[in-house]
Amino acid sequence: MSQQILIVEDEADIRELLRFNLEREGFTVHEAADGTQGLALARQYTPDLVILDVMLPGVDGFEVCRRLGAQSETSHIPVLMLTARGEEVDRVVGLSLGADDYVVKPFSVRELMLRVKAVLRRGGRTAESPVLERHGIRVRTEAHSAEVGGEMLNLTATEFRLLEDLLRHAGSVRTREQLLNNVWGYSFEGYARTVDTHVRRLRAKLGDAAPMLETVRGVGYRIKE
Amino acid sequence: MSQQILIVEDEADIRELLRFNLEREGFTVHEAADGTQGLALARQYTPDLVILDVMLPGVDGFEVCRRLGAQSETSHIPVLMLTARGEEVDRVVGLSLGADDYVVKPFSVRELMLRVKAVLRRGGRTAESPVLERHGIRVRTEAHSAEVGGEMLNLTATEFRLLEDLLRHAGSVRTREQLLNNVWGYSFEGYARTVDTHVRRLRAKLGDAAPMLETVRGVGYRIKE
DNA sequence: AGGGCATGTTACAATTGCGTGACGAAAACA
DNA sequence: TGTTTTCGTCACGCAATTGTAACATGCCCT
Repeated sequence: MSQQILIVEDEADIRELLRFNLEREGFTVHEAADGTQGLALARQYTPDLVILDVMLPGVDGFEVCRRLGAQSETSHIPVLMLTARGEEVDRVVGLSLGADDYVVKPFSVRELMLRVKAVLRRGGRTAESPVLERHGIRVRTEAHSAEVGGEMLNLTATEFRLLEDLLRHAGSVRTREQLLNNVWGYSFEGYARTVDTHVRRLRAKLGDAAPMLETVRGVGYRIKE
Repeated sequence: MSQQILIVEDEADIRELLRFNLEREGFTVHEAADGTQGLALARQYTPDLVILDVMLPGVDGFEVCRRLGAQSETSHIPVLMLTARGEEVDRVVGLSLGADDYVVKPFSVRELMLRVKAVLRRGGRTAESPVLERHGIRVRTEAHSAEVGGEMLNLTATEFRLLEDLLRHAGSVRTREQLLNNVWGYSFEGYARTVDTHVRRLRAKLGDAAPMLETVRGVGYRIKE
């Protein structure tokens, strides 16, 4: 039995794009054009993953996300959010409501496919709470919260995603380019040193744990192994 | 050897734009103005990536894409599709025929470059091992860290790349020419003995393992087999 | 043994890369 | 609407890195 994926997205061409690629990878695909229909299909098929656009007519993405979580207390359905740039708030709320990952539009098809597989691999139906921790820096992706040694950090959306990416690749150097792609998205047309500034702001908030975020001169940044 | 990219695009100014930017990034570029010519050049050069416009006179983009896939069953050539807005159908069909990503025209040059690199990184035919080791010298390319007998080395970016190259070709002699090309890049116009200086600096940091980095008089350097 | 090259060694100046603080614009919020 | 927060960019200064030159040493051949 192949794995089932539900797409909730109002733009037909994006639905098509996703369907073709997911089916090519061997998934069974269901489509919904709005939130209400999405919830209905989710109930009907209990898919292994829901790809969910934030901007939806009627019941919007994060409302769908919330109700998905409520409707099946026992079995958590992984959610991959699609969000346009500048929808930081939606994204944040979405993640705190149980989304497992998100991709910024316009996305690369390859990238999306990789994330789909990653989410399915790490969670599936028996998703453990994705908590990233290293050196007392703890990030709870679902709760969208970060703490250092028990002390809560007040991070902005960008800072959070930056920390999340670095922590997820702890021990490996992340180049500015990689960070720009993953944190800012492909369509970001900006200066690479923007990363530096955010690293600096992040360090300031990390307090004692700041030295764990190393600079690798001429390459990028990393969280110590 | 630099990576080769084939552009199949009928508009000359777009070809020029792409060529200029790709060559600046160190790629070797081939151009075709229509599908037939594109297929011919693909056969001739077996490029690492094809950038393919959907709208082409004669044999159109997705036909080219299909034939590309058919012609080389063994080695899949990554395809990046260029599609104008409103060509949604073409996009979908193209992707289902084996394209690896797409960019919507009018595209941002920066974004295109990022996607080119992303596609090449993933589908690269050079599946390089992430960990290189010889004689207790261990290099983790992803982490960008090097150690000798468990002891971390504090290498500069250039030293790291040098060690990586030597280690990757352990047992073979690397000429200064080769090292300059691989470590410094093709655009480096400098003195060959710059290599010597860096070898010395590297040796100093290698400590006990320094003798493993041999000089081959009149030829170059190598890591002992 | 000695000459001629190739490489090792050292020092230095120019360049590059990064941290830092400040600023204006845009977005979020009330 | 006005206020606050966040974001991206910039300019400056310091320090690490880098390429080169000049000199020293070692190797190979006759």
